[in-house]
Amino acid sequence: MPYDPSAFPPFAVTVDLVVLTVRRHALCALAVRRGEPPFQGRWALPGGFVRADEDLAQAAARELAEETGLRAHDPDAAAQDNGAHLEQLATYGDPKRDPRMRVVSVAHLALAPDLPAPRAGGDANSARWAPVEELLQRGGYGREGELAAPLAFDHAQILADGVERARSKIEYSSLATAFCPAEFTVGELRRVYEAVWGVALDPRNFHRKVTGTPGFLVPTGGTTTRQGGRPAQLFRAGGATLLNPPMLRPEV
Amino acid sequence: MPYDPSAFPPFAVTVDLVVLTVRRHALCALAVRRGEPPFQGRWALPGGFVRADEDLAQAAARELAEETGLRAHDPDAAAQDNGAHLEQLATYGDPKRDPRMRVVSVAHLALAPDLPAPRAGGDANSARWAPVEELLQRGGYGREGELAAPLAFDHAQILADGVERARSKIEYSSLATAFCPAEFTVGELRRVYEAVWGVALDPRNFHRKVTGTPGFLVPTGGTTTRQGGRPAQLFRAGGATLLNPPMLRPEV
DNA sequence: GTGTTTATCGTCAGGGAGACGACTATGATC
DNA sequence: GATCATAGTCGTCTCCCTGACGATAAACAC
Repeated sequence: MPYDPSAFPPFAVTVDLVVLTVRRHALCALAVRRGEPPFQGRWALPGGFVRADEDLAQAAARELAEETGLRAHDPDAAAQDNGAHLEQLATYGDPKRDPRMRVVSVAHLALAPDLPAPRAGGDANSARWAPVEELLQRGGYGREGELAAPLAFDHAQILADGVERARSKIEYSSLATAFCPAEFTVGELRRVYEAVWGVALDPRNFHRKVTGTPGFLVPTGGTTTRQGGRPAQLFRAGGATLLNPPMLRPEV
Repeated sequence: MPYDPSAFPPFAVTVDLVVLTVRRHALCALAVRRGEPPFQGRWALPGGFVRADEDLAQAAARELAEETGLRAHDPDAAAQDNGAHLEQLATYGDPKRDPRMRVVSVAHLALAPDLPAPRAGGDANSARWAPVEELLQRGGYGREGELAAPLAFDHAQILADGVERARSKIEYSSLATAFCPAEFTVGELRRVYEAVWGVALDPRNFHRKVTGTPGFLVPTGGTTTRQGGRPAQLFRAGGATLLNPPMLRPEV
């Protein structure tokens, strides 16, 4: 059977981004306000069409840079080069997920340290960091007291999947360091875990665990008191990517 | 900015399947021989175009049924209803992955019990179960002594990703039971782990672990001697999907 | 100096896993 | 039928990790 271009239906392919960070002790995601129908005025995940000559990862990295200014660093690259962690999350292709046409969206997950402020084309009102709880609760009230409408399209599902991926992945990998600046303290790393999991961890056991796992943390020699209290050692992320044994998420 | 259909390039979207099973103590994958260019005559993963009104999971389930006769059971459904486990794996969209046109492939992973024989349109010569080692080694010799050509397209990468997903997922989930028939013994389940991981496990510790994990196995009351030796208890898969603490894969 | 905050070290008990001995119940072989 | 090989199942022992939590250290605020 020869190649027949009419044998398959055409699709639009987009990348959508779940960009997570930890701000003020809460797990936050980047949301942009839609300026056009459908779902005009509603919040959505950042994203856009994949270009004709672009790989999926390239498209995701481009969108990430456009929305946040962050460079994505290669997953295989060495430690923290001030870029964000970027990985493919899942693909969503329900025939009715976009009322305009058949769109398949390849969602990606990005983890970034706390950033100054979103810059979405200069329009400060069209992009924001919002706590994921707020974005996922339906019909509740957001930070400014406005009724929190659900995210556009199936983006609430995508966000939920991204959050769950992040929550489980920091268990058995050193990925939590992607939420931290280049140098950080054990306490700062612990607060990342606490924010992502929404639990309180014992500082002493956490300290023992992370400093006792070879390759997880590398001391830089410096100290800081930016959290108040006794000065804490500064660390960089070590080369290890897999944690064995894993960091255990407390039950319930 | 109004909706402009010419604003995005058209893609073809396919699903490719990594169908894994355990045969003769080896992890095997389903491969089909390509009957047309490109890569004519080479082995490839089964797959096909997503139809215009089809969800991605539906398309994957349809392809799985066409190639193997297996019904995919819903991931949220209860235990072993004689269907195969099916989940989305990852999406591959390199612009050059298909020389004909821009194709994005949403790969899925299926785990099935040992099946009689592939039935690919009745042509026994065009589909087979092959050990994943054989399919992944490049330039080696296959079972019949023929030179094993690499899989078509980027299917070697997809297969490798699927195998790695399966290997890691049976660690912390009860998914290994998807490789077993509806009723199975502890020894049969152990041989699944051994085949997937390529290691030997201590039968006594394994028995203690799986029978001691609540919800993993449910005794049916029957016994069997189909493996020889002392009769073994028969079990069905329990309702538990997550194993906590996980089954530990021995380090190298 | 006193209190507060955060960091860091230590101790102790309990659970799980690896190593491995011992016993049991089949079929195969002599 | 005795013996052997094969699998399955139960126990024991030790080590390591974890959770719970006491104690000390070093900064800042007053």
